[in-house]
Amino acid sequence: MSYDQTLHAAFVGHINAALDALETAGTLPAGLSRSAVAVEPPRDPSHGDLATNAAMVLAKPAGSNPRALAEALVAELAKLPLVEKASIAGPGFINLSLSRAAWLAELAAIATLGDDYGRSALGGGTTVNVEYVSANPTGPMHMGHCRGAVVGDALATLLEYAGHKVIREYYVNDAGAQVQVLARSVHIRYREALGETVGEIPEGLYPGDYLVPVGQALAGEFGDKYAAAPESEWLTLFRTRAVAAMMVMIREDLALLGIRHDVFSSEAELQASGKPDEAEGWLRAHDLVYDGELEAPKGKLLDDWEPVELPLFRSTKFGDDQDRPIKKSDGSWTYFGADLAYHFQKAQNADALVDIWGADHAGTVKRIKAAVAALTGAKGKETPFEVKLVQMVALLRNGEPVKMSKRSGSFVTLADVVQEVGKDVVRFTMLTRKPEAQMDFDFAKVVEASKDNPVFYVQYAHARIRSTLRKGAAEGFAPSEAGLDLLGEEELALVRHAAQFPRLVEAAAVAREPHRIAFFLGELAGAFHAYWNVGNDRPDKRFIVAQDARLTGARLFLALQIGQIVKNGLALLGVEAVEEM
RNA sequence: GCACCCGUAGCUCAGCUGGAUAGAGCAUCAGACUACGAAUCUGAGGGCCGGGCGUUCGAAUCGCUCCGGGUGCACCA
Repeated sequence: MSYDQTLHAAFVGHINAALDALETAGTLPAGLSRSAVAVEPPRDPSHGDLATNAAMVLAKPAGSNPRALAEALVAELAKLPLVEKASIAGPGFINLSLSRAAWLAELAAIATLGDDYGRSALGGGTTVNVEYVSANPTGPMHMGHCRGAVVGDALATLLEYAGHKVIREYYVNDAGAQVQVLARSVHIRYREALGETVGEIPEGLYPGDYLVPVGQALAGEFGDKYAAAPESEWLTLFRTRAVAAMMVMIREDLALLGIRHDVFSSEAELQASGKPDEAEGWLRAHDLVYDGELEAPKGKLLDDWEPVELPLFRSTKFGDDQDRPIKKSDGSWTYFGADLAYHFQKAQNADALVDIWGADHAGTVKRIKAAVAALTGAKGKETPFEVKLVQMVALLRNGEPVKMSKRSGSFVTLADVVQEVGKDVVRFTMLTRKPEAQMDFDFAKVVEASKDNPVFYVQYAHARIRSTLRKGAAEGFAPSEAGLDLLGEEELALVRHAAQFPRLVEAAAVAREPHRIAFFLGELAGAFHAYWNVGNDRPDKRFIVAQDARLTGARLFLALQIGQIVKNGLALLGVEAVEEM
């Protein structure tokens, strides 16, 4: 059995085959697009196990009416051995009730596929480049970077699981003004390391003492060679060394979250390689870059505003509000000018691009999308490109905002938070909200051991399952398929729930929304705990029924597979499935 | 002024590329609780899905418009 033959996938195939049969019979015109045909479980379980809107969607283009089409389709589908009942409901829904055997077979399929149950071939091996984090290399990671890091990483894993090749990429902004400031800040620490009294770090430079060791290393290597030298002699060197040191630190911080990128792309190298110049040349040749006057900023008055002529990219041609400069008046590249070339470079090695950005960069989405459309569209096929905006996280402690001061450099670092609450808690919590919604992160609440805390609740479900299996083993019971026929309606409901996982993976991957996995796990855990609680009052509903080895084996088998799904889902989120709490 | 995001139960949020009677947790109310892991459980009430118009067999979902909140608007990244 291969992973694309789960129950749901099989029925998508069955319904397509039924439609083919109708085409052959002449009931349905050939060649209609089936992209709108959905196969999904009905919201109301009393309607059956699966429903399809095929008749409603195809009736119009077929020039038929939904009812007639549905009847023909039902006649086909009723022939399937696993279909117990096929009926027409409402405006033309087709509801299918599947036999017990279908769900028991699916339960067995989970066991067979194990970690691969849910894996999909949907992506068809196409390559998606996911760029995330890309924090400025000017200091350690702080909580402002955390959500994008987790969302990007979980998305990358999800896309892999859904059949894509994934490139996890980090763009190192090592060419702009920020890293020059970094270099100057390091120079002060360098002089300090040489014994000079530097006093307070001047306003506008980075005061954090994480730069102290960088200064010390430079002092050790170069002595006082650059202590009194003019900036032009040391700036590039110090910048390079400082950025390298910062990147080591950032990688360590990311590793704490279990994040590792495949590719780190340097903006400085990109510029040195002439890529932005190439892009500019091409764009000029196609009249997409011209020398023009920058519009005055709207909505706020600037005293020192002066009209200036700059090379502008015609982003308005692609839906932006105004044309954007690709170079500054001193001739150097703007961030956008380089970024545009960078995205073109990424597009050459991938079939689709995804960027994860902080919401504070929302204003620049249009221009970069315009640039990708311009640069990749000219070759006939525009590279699909999405920017996912991640909203800021408010840090709280028992409901009180955690104070942070940027000026003093006292921000809450990612490392501190991971150390306090743990990697799994940070990762899961960041995925319990859709990314574009703001969220609170309360140190007290995220570690709470209660039902209100989804992190705990999901892990507890897994731990409880493992614990039950251990207990069963201690009493001489092992999971077994032998007695699966003994499972009742409540147990099958659990199987139906868990069996949604493959479908959910695909939907989440297509939507690029890993948080859906987290919500699914919360619901599955809830269903499991609810089933468990039935056993509190009714010993015959417990997993371990000492006097009935066959039933116990079957129940433990069920538990084992539910645990497998929880584990698979957690793996997508990068969260460990624990054996005990 | 413009752009983007958000607006769903008292609160925090889901709602699966438009589907059948809009869901969950918390809070509230009424009950249960000597335990395979009670790190609780069962049930109830609670909604013009911000308003309006439109597209559609069908709208919380798509389009237009208004209202309300957030964010961003030179060569900064």
